[in-house]
Amino acid sequence: MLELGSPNNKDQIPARMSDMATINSDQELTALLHERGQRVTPQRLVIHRVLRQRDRHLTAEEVHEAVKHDLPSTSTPTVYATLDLLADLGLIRRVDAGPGPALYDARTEPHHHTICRRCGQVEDLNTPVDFSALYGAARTAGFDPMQIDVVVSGLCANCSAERT
Amino acid sequence: MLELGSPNNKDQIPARMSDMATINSDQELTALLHERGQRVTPQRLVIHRVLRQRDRHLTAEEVHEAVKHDLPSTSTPTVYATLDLLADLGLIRRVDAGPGPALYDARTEPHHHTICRRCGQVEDLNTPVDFSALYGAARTAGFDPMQIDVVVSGLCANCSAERT
DNA sequence: CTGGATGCAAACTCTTTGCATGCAT
DNA sequence: ATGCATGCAAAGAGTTTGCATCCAG
Repeated sequence: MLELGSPNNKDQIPARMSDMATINSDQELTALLHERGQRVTPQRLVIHRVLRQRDRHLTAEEVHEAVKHDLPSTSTPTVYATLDLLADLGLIRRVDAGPGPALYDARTEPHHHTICRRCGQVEDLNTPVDFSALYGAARTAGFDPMQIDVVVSGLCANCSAERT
Repeated sequence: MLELGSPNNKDQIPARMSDMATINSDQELTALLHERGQRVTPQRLVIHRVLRQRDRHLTAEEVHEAVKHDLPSTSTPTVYATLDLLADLGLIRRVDAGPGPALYDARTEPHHHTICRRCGQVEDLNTPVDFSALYGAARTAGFDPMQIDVVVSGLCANCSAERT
């Protein structure tokens, strides 16, 4: 326990920042998986399709529910493994926004998130932010940055109003 | 299950951004807890002291271990409840950096974090970033921002080297 | 004294593992 | 044919809950 740090010790090579790709069809996904030496399975296609078709951020469990509609035998470990794979390949983003389950998002273009501390609601923020100094500082420290995640936490409009 | 969003449904009123305070002694913490109508207990003092005295980010379990040295009977739920309380009061920061346990940090002044995707190591980045546009966008959406967390994920110097 | 804080044990949520089978290449 | 992906069941990590006792105000 407390094995400090083994969040991703698969031998999967994570995506470079430049690998971030927006996928809009099963064909594109198929091509990309092949390019990266990954197998194309019905589960992978359906899971990515679910994320493309929904416009909100989904938990692994929500993905699982939706996927079972098309592919009823799909298992929980497959959903997690596939979400991990797609995130490592840069084809989806994993959003860690505080307590509770991780969220997954097919929008790979840079954007940020707000999370409400009371109700947990997560929303997108599309405002661009200049991170060049931050990337520079990371690289100076020998760190090879792949992705940057910004979470603005606070109170959403509803919860803010309820609080008087 | 999947009760979408109840990360913090205590009636604790979260800190305003301006409430962020750097505490350097038990006296200061005592005064601040009193000011905010909170009780001062030995557990709360020791838990905050542990976070002040260590220079890295600590998990709840690491805090618990350290606290037991001074206050052997301290329980796990108390550690979690106290870390939550201190974070809600703006006296410590909770850092959610991907999978694995949450980290807690006595440094409340704005700073950012890098997390290595392979080994999970978390480090500080002190480079300032201009978030005014982001805050503006959040407020325009009716969101009341309290804190902003930036996580740069990628490969740390060691893991980057090992990968060839 | 009185309500919030604590300790204990157990439950709960989210995610991963081990192993046998199946299917993409 | 080969070996990675899948499904199943079970275990694991991290955190929370319920309830009785305790102590700060």
